[in-house]
Amino acid sequence: MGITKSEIFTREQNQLAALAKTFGHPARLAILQHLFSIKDCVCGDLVEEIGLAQATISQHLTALKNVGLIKGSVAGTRVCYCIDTEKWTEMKHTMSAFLNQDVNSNDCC
Amino acid sequence: MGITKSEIFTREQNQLAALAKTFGHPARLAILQHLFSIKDCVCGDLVEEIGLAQATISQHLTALKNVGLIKGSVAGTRVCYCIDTEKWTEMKHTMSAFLNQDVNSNDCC
DNA sequence: CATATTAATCGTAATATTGCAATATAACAA
DNA sequence: TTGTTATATTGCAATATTACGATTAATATG
Repeated sequence: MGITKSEIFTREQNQLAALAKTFGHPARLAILQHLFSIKDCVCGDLVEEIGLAQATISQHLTALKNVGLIKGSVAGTRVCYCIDTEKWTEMKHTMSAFLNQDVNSNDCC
Repeated sequence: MGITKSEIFTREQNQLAALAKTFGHPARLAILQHLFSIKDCVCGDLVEEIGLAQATISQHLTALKNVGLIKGSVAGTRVCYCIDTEKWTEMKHTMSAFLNQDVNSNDCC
């Protein structure tokens, strides 16, 4: 079907999955890494930097904006995008909590 | 297209994206959490626990196995699945490295 | 052996995602 | 105003994902 049965999972599970899904594309990782590496950033830079069409980059930026990881402010004809540090930190904690689940005494296989 | 242009990204970006993608579905998160919460585990338990069809759970288990996060061993007519602790730890470090990128002095928006 | 149990695989339908060309929109410049 | 630049949106084609019923394969059990 391609449709996820979200209703049978907890809100936490759905939220974490949505977040992870956003990281689940190399272009979006590349965008985030580029945003980390410089201070001032606009969409145009990313098109050159990454090598996908402008429309495609714009779509990925929208996806990142939808989960709140980046924010953009209009600056003339350009839009300045950058990491939303507050959201990033929050997300980092959520992810860490999941990743740091106790792993010991689980090796039954 | 639905096809990712993997060739324009680094191996690291593609690998991290593949890993994140695996976390990007609530059923797979639920499976992992269940595997953490108990010691002995078989596919059948998960079908009841999660509420998706057996074939669907089996598919998600395969996805998790493909990125190496879980391993399974045959035990009679059953298959015992559990977290691959070594891979989990390795993955945790990879993810952490990405999540802990320096975020300061980046608030231009 | 015959039958039951368990999980993997196959086939398929429905939906989602990726990517791009074309177009729209918005702000600036002359 | 007209043209230019930068980004967003639309529409579409190709591919991927999700989910499940049916089937298969493998092992147990009677």
